[in-house]
Amino acid sequence: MKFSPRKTEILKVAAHLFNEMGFKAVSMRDLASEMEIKASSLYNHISSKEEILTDIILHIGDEFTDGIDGIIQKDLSFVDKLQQVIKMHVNVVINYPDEIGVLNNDWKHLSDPARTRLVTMRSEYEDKFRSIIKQGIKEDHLIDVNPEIMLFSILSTLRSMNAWYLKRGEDNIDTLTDQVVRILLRGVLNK
Amino acid sequence: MKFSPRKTEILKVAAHLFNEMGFKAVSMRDLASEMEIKASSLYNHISSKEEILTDIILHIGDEFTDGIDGIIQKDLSFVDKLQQVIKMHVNVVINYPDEIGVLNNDWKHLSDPARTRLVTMRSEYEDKFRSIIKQGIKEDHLIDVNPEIMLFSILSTLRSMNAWYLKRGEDNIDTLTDQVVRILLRGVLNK
DNA sequence: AACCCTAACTAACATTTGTTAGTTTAGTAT
DNA sequence: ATACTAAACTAACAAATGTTAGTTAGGGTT
Repeated sequence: MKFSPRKTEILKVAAHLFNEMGFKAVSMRDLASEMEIKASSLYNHISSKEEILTDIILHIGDEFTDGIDGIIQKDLSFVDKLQQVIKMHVNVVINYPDEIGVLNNDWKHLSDPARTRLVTMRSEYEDKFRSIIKQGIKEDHLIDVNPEIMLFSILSTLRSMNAWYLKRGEDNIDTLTDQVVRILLRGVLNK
Repeated sequence: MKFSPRKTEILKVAAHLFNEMGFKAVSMRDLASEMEIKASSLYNHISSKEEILTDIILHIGDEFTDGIDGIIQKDLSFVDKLQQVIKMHVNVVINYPDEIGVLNNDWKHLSDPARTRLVTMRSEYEDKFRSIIKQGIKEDHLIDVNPEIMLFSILSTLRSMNAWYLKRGEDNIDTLTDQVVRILLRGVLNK
């Protein structure tokens, strides 16, 4: 277990509040009140407000890193590889929607050992994603558009799925995933 | 002129700081110091910190509303209409990257007359966009995917272009726009 | 010269903030 | 019974926050 059970609860509630109001807008008293304890009691489990933010964000970073590494090392055709990476990303976003919101909006409030770590993880993730895309273009599986723009377009859709998911409720996650994959890969125009 | 020249300067600097650090993380003293005046002097031009946020965000809301309305009332083929709406959206995002960042991340901190106004504007914008998409599906110009998901995918790419643009610099805005339109409409797979 | 307006200033305010120190309580292991 | 630990509490702190009141300096208009 990475964190004590009580700390895990705190991180969960904090992620929810941070996602709704923003890290800076949530006071330790707000968080404590949601946990039905006093603010100072939180410090039996965490050592600072920022540690909460750090733990929430870096945990998500690990999910993405482990996820993409697991897929890359398998021996897959290009299309399968791209599809699996997209599906993995969707899964993480759907499993941790609040945490993804915090990562998206509040990573700027990390300070330095953690911030650099996060930025590095994100760069490496993008590098791996970009490699796959470049391979696809080279092998003629993908249209010849600037890979940066293609990467950006796919990632921005994936990254903001959490907000959309939280707003619309569950429906059917598998068809959701399939349709997103279909739109991202095949586009929207009927040809 | 909607705002006095001095107030316009303040809004510009504020948008920049808010986008970099988040609304709640920027104090009136931070903003004043960036303007090279004292915090209290700001109140000769604005009446509260929140008014700054409101003015920044609602102005952008107007840009989108006016933009899409101007296109809808023209008599265009479906593909032209969709293309023009996307290009209009890209233009706003590129012209006001900081303000878009503030809209994306800090609209939650609006309070009530303004917040409802913004939410309404955004809903109406999405409704108009969705109508176009539904028409496209009906007339077989678009593939038959859940229009909600299609709308979401297109809008999330468009909405986060500001961050990407700020990070990568200008390059060529027209080819950028064209490539984004191409990816959004035609997808990425080579067929 | 008298007036007004704009836009800056200094000084102070009441609140809210993250955090610490020291204490208490309840449950578990010895 | 005793000791230990986890997890809560009360009380307080210094710092930072948004905002207000009152004042001052300069330029244009009457």
